[in-house]
Amino acid sequence: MRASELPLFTSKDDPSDAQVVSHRLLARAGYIRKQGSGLYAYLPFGNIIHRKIEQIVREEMDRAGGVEVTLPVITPAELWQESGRWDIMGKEMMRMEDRHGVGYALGPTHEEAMTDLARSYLQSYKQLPINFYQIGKKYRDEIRPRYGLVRCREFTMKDAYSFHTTDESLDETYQKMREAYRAIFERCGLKTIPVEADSGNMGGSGSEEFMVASSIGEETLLLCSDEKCGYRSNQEKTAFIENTKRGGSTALTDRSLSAVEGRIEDFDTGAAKTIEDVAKLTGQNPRDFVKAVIFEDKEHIYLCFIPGDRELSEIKMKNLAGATEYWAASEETIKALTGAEPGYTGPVGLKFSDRDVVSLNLPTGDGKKALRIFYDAHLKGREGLITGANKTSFHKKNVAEGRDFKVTDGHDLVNAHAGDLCPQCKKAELTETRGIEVGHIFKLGKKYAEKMQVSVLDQTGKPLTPTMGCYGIGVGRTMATSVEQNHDERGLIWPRNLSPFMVYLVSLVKGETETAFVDKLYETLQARGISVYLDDRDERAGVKFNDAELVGFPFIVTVGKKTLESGKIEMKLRRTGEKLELTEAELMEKIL
RNA sequence: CGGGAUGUAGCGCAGUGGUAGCGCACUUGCUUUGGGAGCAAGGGGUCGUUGGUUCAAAUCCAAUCAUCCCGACCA
Repeated sequence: MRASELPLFTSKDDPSDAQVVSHRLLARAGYIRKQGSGLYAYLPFGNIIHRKIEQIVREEMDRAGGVEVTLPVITPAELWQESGRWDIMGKEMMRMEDRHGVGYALGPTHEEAMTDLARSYLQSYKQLPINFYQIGKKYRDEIRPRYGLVRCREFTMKDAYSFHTTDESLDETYQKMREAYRAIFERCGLKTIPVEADSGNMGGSGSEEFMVASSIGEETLLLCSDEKCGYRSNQEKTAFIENTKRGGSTALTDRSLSAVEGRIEDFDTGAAKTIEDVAKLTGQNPRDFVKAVIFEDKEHIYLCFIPGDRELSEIKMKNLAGATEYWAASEETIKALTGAEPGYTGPVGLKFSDRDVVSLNLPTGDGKKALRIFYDAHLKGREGLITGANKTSFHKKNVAEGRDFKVTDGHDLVNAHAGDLCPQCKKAELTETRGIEVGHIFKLGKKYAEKMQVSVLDQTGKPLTPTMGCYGIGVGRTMATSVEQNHDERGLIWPRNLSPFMVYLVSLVKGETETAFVDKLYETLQARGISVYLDDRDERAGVKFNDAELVGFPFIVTVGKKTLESGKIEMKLRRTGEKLELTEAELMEKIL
């Protein structure tokens, strides 16, 4: 292509709202343009890259036995109601009605739609396993679109859904998808870290995310420092094992409760509510506190007690409680629950027990919410604790678990961090890094197949509910993360497999014979299967060189008066900046 | 939805009450031509929207919309 046919959309200034390098460079180099919050137009070069990523995904999915289909973006509410997600998906799902008042959603994901397709088609175990996939637009009304293509409200996703008669068969496809994903990201020139993940509201068991390490990553990953162990997981999922070498343990390991010293007593802490403040007051370690974290939803109050030096994992809490839309408890709720101002909640002397109904003075509804109390298992056996006294301005000290309150079924409720023990080898410490999720594979199980009544006949003629897997890749996000990993101060640096063109041909010549030389080189390169972008604009050399570096194709070839005289063609490697003077034959060889 | 900020020409920005400006980009001409050229002449804005205060509003006030940043969602 020539610049006269396929124009550049480069700009000298960064858009004022671009925060991250991928957004800044993609916008400045004319690959994308924002049209609204989380909504992006793909300009010609951006469109080519998007298509190339799609093609790589398609090839690897086909190789792994996937079957491509295309589902409507607009999904009937009926299907969501059938699975029970019409309510669960909440505000994130863009909803609409047609002229008859029938409800629809712009598909944020397609489990329901694909399961519906599958049930109409699947009759027999002989048709299984099958792995349907599509590459199409998804819509999510994100709370906060961010970071350009990393977090959009409209984005292209490859989503695949597999159906199986047995867990073994699901596992086989799951492993195939794992391999396909590795191949896809490798071809895209991305270094990914596969990690164990939480399966969110998709339901199901096994789940792995493909992460790209990046400082703008919105995920925290925990990696075992022992490479032989190789444990890697998303913090949402990482089981917390305290490293006793680091924190002094007060756990009752060798002693019985009768040996616990010190009487429990209230003491006045005045305005000091936070653990930090009270710790300063008493000189005790935050670890010796019990932290209370309180959430509520429409029907419940969730009261969680955790070690004072840790933060609650909302994901773990959510999974445990089964809450979908919840929020931090209001001051009124906390007062009704504890009889005290917020900041003084503790497990001892609480008026309510787990599953009690708490009466609240609410403007709507009957004002009653069921209380759920959860304890973090790490509180088990601790003594000498400081807790809220459920009395404004007072805390309790010398609190002992087992004597003053009891952790019945304890749960893992807190986030693991760097320095904690690896849950797999239980020896090495964990390290932390930030990551962007570019792909995710799940074992979904039978949740959707059951709710939507998918059934095939097995060998004996009995109905069987298939088990499912689902596998997603964000196409635009893959593009953005590739830029995050491949750029310099001058602009983009595309890996060969993604670059819109292999060669940026800078023509600095005028005159018929000279132009003919450039045209011939342009033709020759293309005849050898090398894609070339010929900058034939009437611009000065500096403008062309700068644009060539900004748009970031792997090879920048320059033809000017000097090179014509010497018979040597100048080539610059975009990634290294290395400059070469080559004959035409050497040039071809170098590029191919 | 809570907290903070911004909205003025295609892009980046200045403009604290007296009828709107700079740089880049764009158009035309001349010169220049291997790292974002120079000179000259041009075109382009109901200052996000609505209402208010005022003799007078981009500027002050109110509402509203949009965008961005910090916290809760996910590819």
